[in-house]
Amino acid sequence: MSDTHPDDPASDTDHVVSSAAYSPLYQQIKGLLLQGLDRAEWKPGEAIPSELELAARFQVSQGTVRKAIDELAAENLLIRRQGKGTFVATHHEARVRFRFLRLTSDDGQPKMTGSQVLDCRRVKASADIAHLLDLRAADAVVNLRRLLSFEQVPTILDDIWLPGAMFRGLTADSLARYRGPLYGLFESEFGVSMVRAEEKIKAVSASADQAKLLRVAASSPLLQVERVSFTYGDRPVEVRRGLYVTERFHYKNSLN
Amino acid sequence: MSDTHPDDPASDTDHVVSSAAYSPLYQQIKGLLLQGLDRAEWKPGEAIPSELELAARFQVSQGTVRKAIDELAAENLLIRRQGKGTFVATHHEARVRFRFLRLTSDDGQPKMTGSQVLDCRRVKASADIAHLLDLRAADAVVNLRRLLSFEQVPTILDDIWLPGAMFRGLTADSLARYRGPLYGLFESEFGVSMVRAEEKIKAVSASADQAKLLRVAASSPLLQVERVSFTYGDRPVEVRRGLYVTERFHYKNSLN
DNA sequence: CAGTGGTCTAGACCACGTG
DNA sequence: ACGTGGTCTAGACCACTGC
Repeated sequence: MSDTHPDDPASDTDHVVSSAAYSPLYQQIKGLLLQGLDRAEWKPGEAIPSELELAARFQVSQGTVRKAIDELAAENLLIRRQGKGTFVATHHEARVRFRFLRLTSDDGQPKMTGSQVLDCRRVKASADIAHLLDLRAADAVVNLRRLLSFEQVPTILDDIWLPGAMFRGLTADSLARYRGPLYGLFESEFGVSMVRAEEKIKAVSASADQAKLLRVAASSPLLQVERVSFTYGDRPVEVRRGLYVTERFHYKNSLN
Repeated sequence: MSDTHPDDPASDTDHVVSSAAYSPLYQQIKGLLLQGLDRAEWKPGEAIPSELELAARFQVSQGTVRKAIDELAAENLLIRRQGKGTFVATHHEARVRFRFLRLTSDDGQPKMTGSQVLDCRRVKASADIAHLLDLRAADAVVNLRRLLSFEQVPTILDDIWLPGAMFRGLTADSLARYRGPLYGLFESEFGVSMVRAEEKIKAVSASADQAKLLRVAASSPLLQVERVSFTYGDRPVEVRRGLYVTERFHYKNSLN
């Protein structure tokens, strides 16, 4: 970064970086901050150094650091709090819990949630799961199945795959003891921050098994949501296939 | 706005605006730009004045105008083009056509689309539609039904309601003659820019009628997408209930 | 070459949170 | 009172576009 930065802004017009692979200073700073986040230099929920401190460290102006942080804040990787500092986003805070869950009750009232783990075991990845997770076929993955309920009504049946290497001590037991969002657990127990996700949604008919678990009639229409979640650097770390009962709930989305 | 702006930035510390309803200068500029867009001072596809010109007009620095435009660009109301200017977003350009359509083919290939208008007539608004459109019950609305096909395969059945007062000469005839996205027509013929939308998605079973039109088996699972679209100032101007066949297509969404 | 948006800096002051 | 992020300004230079 320093090779594109004039040490004295008034003294040189002869740096020749422009043509090949030019990248603005603030993008380079953003990259450095991303590295810091990725290697957990600052952990979720913690504050990163102040803008002035970062500016001094990277030898740029506060404005440049500011712009880098602005972008990271827009992507929800950082959260700015006036008067307090800038914090690493976390899945633990009330404000952002279930940040990725778009299912909302039709009446708009928040509901009590409960999670029941049906199954959790280590298996060899199928070809399609391996591909989505950027693994080799037959690499170890953790397969987790669970049922989420709202006000005791079973509503979401999730089938989840995680890279085995990344989630070593994850067992049905450790899951049963944990309260709160799964992504919070991943964050604090395995140091994996879910940062972004892509979903593909279809309407499907419930199979007999699925209908039984979700307590709906066989071949009822269900929302099928296939999610791939990513950490820093767009590395995929979770595949999740969810089946949602949408009789009294809906998937909410905003288009811009 | 000028009453919160120090004419000479070094000369006054006595302006007393702070406490009551403080709003940053750039937000006020943003508001003024929004007004200009709303009253069609600059039309979709056209360029707005340059940053320096706007700065002079509003008596603020270029940086302040810049920040206002930045936000409008982030909301997709404006589009910046380096070296050319800043343009009002439009639904006509190839880049942003079907900006609000999230349905994608499973194989990722773009498909030929065709639209068939089934019905278009003026009716009294039902209570729920009137409520969603901020109208009085029984106000006039245009009700439009159509079938969208991809590669000749019927895939989306849309039922659309529009405020009657806003869409006077809209008829099945004028629709049949038009090629391109509906929102493009609304924009150029009726001066209504769709800027944002909210969708609620459920899985439902096809009724006999719906199944016939979409050429699927009766009670097949369908994606039901209820959309409310807004213009400038968050004024609702369209309600749309779509039924999507998701056998070879899916609804694509990104979570941040 | 002129005009547009894009980057970068430096410095002043404001609003907010905490001690 | 102090430190944090938030706003605002002024000015320089860079990158892209079109004449």
